[in-house]
Amino acid sequence: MYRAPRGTADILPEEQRYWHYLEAGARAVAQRYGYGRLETPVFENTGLFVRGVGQGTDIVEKEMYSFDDRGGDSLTLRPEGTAPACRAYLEHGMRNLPQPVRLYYFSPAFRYERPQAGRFRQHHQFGVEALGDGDPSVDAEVVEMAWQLMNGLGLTDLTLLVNSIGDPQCRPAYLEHLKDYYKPLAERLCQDCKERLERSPLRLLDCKQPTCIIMAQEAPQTVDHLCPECRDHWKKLLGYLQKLDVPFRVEPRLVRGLDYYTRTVFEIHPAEEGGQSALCAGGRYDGLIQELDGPPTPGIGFAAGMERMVLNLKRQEVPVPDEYFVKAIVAYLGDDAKETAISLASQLRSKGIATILAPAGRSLKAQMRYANSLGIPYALILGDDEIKNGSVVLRDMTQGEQREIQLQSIAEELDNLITS
RNA sequence: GUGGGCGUGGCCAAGUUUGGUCUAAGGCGCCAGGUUGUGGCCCUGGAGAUCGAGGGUUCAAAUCCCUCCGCUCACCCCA
Repeated sequence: MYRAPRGTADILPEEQRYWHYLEAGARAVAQRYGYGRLETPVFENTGLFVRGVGQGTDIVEKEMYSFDDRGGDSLTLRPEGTAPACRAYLEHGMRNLPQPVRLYYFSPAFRYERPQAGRFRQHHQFGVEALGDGDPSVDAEVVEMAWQLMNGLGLTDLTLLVNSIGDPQCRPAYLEHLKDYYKPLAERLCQDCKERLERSPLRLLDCKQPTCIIMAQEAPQTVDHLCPECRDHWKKLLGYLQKLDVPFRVEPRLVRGLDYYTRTVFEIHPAEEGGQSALCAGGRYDGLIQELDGPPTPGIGFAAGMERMVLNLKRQEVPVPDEYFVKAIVAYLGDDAKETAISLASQLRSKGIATILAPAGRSLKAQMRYANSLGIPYALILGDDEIKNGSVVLRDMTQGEQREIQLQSIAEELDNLITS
């Protein structure tokens, strides 16, 4: 028997209410902030990610679903949403639109990882990108939007972490400081961190090993080594967030695994601690569009993991509207009644009343049982007597009462009952 | 890629330590019936499992051993 591929999941009808709830909430936030929806293909040319996300990153090195198509082009299932959004920005000349260009998207993302709680090989992201304006007020807008999204969904006990990791102006000098700090301590670092020391020293800061954590706490912090421009940007962002009453926490050890980030980085975490708990992560990437052969163009955005949000909606027992929508079932006895039942069901649907026909070949008792177990509020019953009278029995399943109604007025009658 | 836990009908699950009484308990769900055209409670019956797969040990394996596969949690990394 075939099963869904490892790390993927079917989203079954009974789960859909969570997804609809999230989509509605996210779309509402996006629209309120003036973001327009963007949809990009599930696959892109591999080079887009190699250059955009960065040669040395884990995503590019070992997590991409890449393949050659029949024409020999190397394509990759989108591992993240920012590079494609920037590609679309360039491809469609969006720099000729009023800046910044504000975009949002819902899209699946694919990474070849070992699945675990809250981590999948196919997951879904709600993402937002503001391109073409480097002002810190845009950072504040995007951070606030992420915060509003989570709160609007009813999620509570969240922590918003922010940091600045500088830019190409100041980061090299900072990294030297960092290495100088760590070199004498190298012996005590964990194996992974020893390797990181040369390759990506920033990552030393968020190692989870206890001894590494202690050393990281004493390490020089990015925010203390920003160039004047980055410092100014950072200070202004913090000021705006305070004005907006967005409750953030500066986390000097917050860094990023993707190469394109500059200055602002942020994440939102639920209270439940766990390995991969970030509900949402984002940051500024002023170098990315240039890296993709575009003109120097600032950008900032975030991506929120839909599966993780669903997980937390359930954990926190956030009330999510039930959306079972079938209002009526047509039950019947005998072949004559069956024909009338089929057309009655059709007629009700055309009036906008969600209706199903009871399964064939079952006793009335079984049909009623069926209606009950599906929670259908109204049952319409057709038998020989009703056919003779040109009527139908309307049974209110919640009240347990029923009455006979003329066939031609049943749609109107039902409609009144449902809308009242 | 590394490490831990687990794998019995659609779901939950007893049994695996002490191999035979397991032609595999029970619950949920599903289907039918409890008299003639009616649900929700209750009762009865039914369908549904090569006990993850393959190999081995044994007179005998769901139960022991090996290999593989899958699920899951953690590391790594990330949404």
